[in-house]
Amino acid sequence: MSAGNRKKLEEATRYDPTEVEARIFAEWIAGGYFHPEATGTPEENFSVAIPPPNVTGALHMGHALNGSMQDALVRLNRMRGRNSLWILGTDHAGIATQAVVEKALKAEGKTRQELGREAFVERVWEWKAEYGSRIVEQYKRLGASCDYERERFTLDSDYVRAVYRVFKQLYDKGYIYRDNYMVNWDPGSRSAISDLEVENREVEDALYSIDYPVEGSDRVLTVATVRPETMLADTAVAVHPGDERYADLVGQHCILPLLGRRIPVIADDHVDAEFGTGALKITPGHDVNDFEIGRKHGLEELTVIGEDGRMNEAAGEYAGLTIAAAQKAVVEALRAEGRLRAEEPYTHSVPFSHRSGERIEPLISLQWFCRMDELAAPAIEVVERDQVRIAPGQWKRVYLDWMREIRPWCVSRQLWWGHRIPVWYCDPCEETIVAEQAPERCGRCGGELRQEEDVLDTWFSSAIWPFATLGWPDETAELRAFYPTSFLTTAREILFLWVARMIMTGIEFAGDVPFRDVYVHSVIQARDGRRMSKSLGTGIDPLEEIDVHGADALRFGLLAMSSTQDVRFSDAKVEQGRDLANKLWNASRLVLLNVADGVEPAPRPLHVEDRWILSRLEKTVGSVTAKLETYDFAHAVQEAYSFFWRDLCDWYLEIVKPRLYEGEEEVSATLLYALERVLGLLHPTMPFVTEEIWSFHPARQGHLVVHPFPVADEALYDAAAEEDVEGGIRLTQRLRAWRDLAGVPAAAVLAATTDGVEPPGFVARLSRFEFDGVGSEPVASIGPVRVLASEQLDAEAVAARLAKRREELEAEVQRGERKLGNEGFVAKAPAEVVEEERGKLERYRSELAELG
RNA sequence: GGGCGGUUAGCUCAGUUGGGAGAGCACUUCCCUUACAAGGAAGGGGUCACUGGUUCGAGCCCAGUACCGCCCACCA
Repeated sequence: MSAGNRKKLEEATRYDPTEVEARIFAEWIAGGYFHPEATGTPEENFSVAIPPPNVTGALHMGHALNGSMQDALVRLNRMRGRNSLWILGTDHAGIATQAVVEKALKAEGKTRQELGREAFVERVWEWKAEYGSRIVEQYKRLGASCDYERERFTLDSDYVRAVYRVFKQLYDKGYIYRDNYMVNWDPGSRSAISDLEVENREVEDALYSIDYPVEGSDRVLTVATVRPETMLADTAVAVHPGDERYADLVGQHCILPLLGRRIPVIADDHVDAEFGTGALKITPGHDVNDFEIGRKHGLEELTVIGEDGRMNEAAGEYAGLTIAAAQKAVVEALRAEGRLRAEEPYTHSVPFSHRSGERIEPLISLQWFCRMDELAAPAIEVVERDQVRIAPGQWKRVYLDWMREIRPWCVSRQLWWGHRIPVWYCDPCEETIVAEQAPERCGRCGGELRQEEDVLDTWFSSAIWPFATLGWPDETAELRAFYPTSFLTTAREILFLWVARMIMTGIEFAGDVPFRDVYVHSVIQARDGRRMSKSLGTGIDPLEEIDVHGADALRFGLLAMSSTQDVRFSDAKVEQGRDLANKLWNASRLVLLNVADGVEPAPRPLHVEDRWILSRLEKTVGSVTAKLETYDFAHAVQEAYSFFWRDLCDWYLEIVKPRLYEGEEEVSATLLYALERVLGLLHPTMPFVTEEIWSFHPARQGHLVVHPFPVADEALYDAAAEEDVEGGIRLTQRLRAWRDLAGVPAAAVLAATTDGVEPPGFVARLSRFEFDGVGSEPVASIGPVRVLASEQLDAEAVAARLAKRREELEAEVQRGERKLGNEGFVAKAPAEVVEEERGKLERYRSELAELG
């Protein structure tokens, strides 16, 4: 080791991530390790497509967890020598980004309408150029080994080409169509949104009962509604076909209060005769169910609420009012007419826009839709057949259940920022042209063309992410080398929005599933168990955690706390990671500063403890690797932690210190070997600290990031050594505990003998005993050790200690006797279990006998 | 309304095929022993939500109950 390195190691008694991380990351980038060549086959290679974060986004805990998992597997496979590509990019995030820029405009006192479409979109691009790389920089802070040279954006020109190709092909197949249909209208973003972007919330409303007089009779039909203002668009009253109370009224007409319009009484199964009066007002223009019923019965579809969320012309005297004001006015008018029978509080769930947070207004609107049945069928099949494996298992069922009931997807959005739908209209001859590139003129009449104003749902473009990022529709080297990707980690909230759609488009357009494995990870909640959310103020900033504790600490912590169920964010786990990084650093200092010069790392066991640590090391390598491969990250990192801290540091290093200080070559070689393997094993999860320590390792040739990942060497497994050393450890612990309870001063060395069975050599030193038998009468037995009386022993304390031990043993003997006295147990339990129980009882009895 | 998951130490969570309840943090006592005080040693602490059942034996399997959380859903 160079003098400079030696000095650095000697002086730094703590690991300081702040200085290390930026420097190491720059070395990785400079080495080009994250930018694989597009050679080989997908089977030989390893690839992962990052769930593209929003360009407007900042790294949140979900990204950090997701990224830690993906990076662990990408790094593991890269170290195994596989061509490993982690595709990086960002999503244009239509509504979110448009909202951010509109807000900025508002601060300048402008609106997008004033700017006009072209200037506005230009403005969004400027915004993107300035702020859009923020989240990519934040992924670097995490240590994510993405290919930063292949960064993609869903509005890149090549990507747009892929989106248009997909749209056109789906249109040509007849899957994509335009229709007047009921959509979820979001008055906040002034756009339609898909079913998946709607969230239902419990809301307390008033339920109004309104009398609709029956034409030519003095009877009334009383209907219940939470939206009295929509009665202006009522076109029928429905009752259940089997409802005898109203059977004679079906086919007759009601007179709509306030307006005096004649509306028919119809019968439909959808009506629940048990609810309220069993009569339902039908408003096809403003209610999803009523819309369906209306279409079934051929009812007129009236619209009284506009896209601006206000009453429109058709609302007559109510035109221009907000919905709330109109509701109030309608209720007052009904009351005045004596038609309002009741008003009672009513709690029910109401759709809200996931994006703008505003209450959804169901409206009939001319939109583009994509039929899903044909696309879904093969996507169901591949999951049923485990050609795409979804883990944990319950999510496979959730996926299948949803896919089997999939409904048409509204893909158009009334926004400016996004993929403008590649459809052109010719107004004179009413021709509609769908094309991948803008046509010059109308092919039929040669007239001027006008492009569709709407853009596509953001998820339409992310649905093709795994292959569009690799260059599709061109046949690129990247596609050949890296598609299908190897696996996908995701939060369950985008299982339908994104994962399902990628599977459908992958099969349809790229000829194969987009990934073989989907791992649905848990959700990290806020410390108090609430959802982590910006709006609730419950978010925890991963970058702050990195600033304070280091990226490795956060990564370890997140992996350690993740499991199959949702968990609360645990500061303690991040601190555990921080402590582990520090412990790695310090244990490495001990080894690197004290090993004999010129020794090559190699297993060179001399004593039983060497065989023990090598056996434990190799088994840990095998077990941790298996856990990483099966996405059991939490147990993987905790097992590595436990081996390193407990076995290697607490015991092995303490046992071999004297040999190390003497400059023994064998132990030096063994320690360098163990260190090299531990660094490799932990690198996928804690890349920075392991790379930094590796830079001081005498065997270093190149960076750890491409160092071969350790493979468990079964030849070093040694059950006998494990048993011997673990026996010695237990004995040491018992001796120490005895000393503690007997009040022996910590520094005192006690005299003792052993009863023939010599414990491993380290026991005496680590427990501060001398087993040379010099002393007087034995005063206590601890396993094979007879403690001899000496002036350092307080007779009373020893007696008290012995009494306590006797009590413990008597309880154990009783327990054993009770169990073995149970005839059922002896007769039916497996023989080995019974044998084990007998052995234990035997040992307790003999120890008790020794105590007298 | 349907489905899924949870209830284990003070806190956050593990617990493989049913055979003496674990980790990290926190707590108590001792130790600044030249890798690390972000450390070391030794401890205390649990009717595994509740009620039944199966079994020689249940945190684990079965049935039910109570709370908590999530997802899906077109009953006004």
